[in-house]
Amino acid sequence: MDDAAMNSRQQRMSRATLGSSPDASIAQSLSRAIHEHKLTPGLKLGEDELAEVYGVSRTTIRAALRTLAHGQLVEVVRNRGAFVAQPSQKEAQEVFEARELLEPRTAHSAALKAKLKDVERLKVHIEQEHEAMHRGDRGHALYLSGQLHVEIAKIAAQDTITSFIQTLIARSSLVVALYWTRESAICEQHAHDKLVDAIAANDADEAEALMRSHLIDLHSALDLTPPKSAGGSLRELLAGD
Amino acid sequence: MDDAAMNSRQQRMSRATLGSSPDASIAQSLSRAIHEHKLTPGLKLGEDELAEVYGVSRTTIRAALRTLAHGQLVEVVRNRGAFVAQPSQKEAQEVFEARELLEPRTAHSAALKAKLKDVERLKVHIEQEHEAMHRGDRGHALYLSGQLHVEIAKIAAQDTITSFIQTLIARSSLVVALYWTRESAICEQHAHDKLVDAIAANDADEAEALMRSHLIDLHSALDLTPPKSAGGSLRELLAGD
DNA sequence: GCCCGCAAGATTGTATACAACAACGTCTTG
DNA sequence: CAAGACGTTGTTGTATACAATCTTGCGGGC
Repeated sequence: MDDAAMNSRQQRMSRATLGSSPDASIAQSLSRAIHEHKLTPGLKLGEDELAEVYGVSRTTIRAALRTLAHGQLVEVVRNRGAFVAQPSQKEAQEVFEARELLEPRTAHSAALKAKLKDVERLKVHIEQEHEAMHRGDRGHALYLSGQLHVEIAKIAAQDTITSFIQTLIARSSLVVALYWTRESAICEQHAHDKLVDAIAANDADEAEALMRSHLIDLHSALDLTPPKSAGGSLRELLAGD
Repeated sequence: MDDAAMNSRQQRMSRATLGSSPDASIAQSLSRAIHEHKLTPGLKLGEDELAEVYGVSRTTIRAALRTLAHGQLVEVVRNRGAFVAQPSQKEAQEVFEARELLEPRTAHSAALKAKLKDVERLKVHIEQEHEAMHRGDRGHALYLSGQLHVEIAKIAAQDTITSFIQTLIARSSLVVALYWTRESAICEQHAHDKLVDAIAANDADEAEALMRSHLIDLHSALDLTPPKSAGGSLRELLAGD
């Protein structure tokens, strides 16, 4: 049963994403799984286990985990292992503050630079997002929803800031997993539609305003006030007894 | 001569920076060397060589190089190795645009939150910077000069943005190494002095304005206009024949 | 009965060994 | 003599083996 399971697993993903660098492919695979909430915050990512799943050695897994750790998607504790990160309320707050600082400005710039080809890609993206939503694949819809923001940043052609936004989107996914209170995410759909329309029309000011209000809306849907425990902070909760 | 050299080297740095994680210490050591322009852009960082210098195995070196690669201080090419990064003019431009977006706002926030203790640390920092400059240790002065910006960001207590700024400062060091045109950096000294004074006085608007003009001043001291070749673009130059 | 210490198991950290790839020089050939 | 093919050498990529550390369950002592 060992070899059969391993082979099928190894075949299943192999190197779907990139032709080179197995560790990069694995990092991306894990990153996506976290984005889609298949791997939830706090989950332990054992090296041996992952090595068996992906059919590579621990060396490769460690490289992938380290990559993710630098992007703050996983937290590695020395001699303890790697866990899917659990941003605190404070960190969650900071992530959205940073987004509110960077993204409206980026949307503005993107609206100015957007070519037809760019707009087409955005619309395809939204289409896939809608489809995933209707299909009931909430995880994938969530992933695409975040990626739309990255795609907009890419249009602005500021690679440095784009990479920052990419990091923030990734962390946002964890924040949503931990602190999201709203039942449905349909509200976002319309926001994204209007945003892309503004970019398509090269209306920079409108795009900036829409992005800002969209982010504020998302931010307000988070429950960041109570210091609720999320698995590892029992000590703090019981400290008052 | 082998063992003697290796031992002395191993002893010399051992783990001066952090008590744990040899790879983190090595990454920091290399990062600092790059900041101080001891390692210049384009330099090859051979794994075996570094392993011997630090007295560890290639495994550890690879982890450190990967960390630096993620911070964009080194570029790793598959099957070719790691090199100190050589940001293009476009990337250099972007780095400073990003700094001009993030840092003034951060300085504003820092000025509002600065406690006496924080200001003290900044002043010590500046003192060291002046001292290094007078001692003629331009590399160390440069390093401290960048770190002052990081320290200011830390006061603003926005860890997410602070880490972005840290990345930008690191890349700025490479940009300066490649495109700096001004002979002396003394002009910065006064800018830093005034900036810290404004923060000490909790004058947020003044701090923000000073930071903005300081960055513009730095930016203007770079030679980013000519598309001069830096080693690998011969093909482009000869494409017109 | 509860708590502290200790040993066994499991997991991560590091080093070493082998495999794969790229760069370079040499040799052959047109 | 120039251009291309091939073997050599050195470097990186990956896997495996061993060492160090943490966790966990058990037993003795207070």
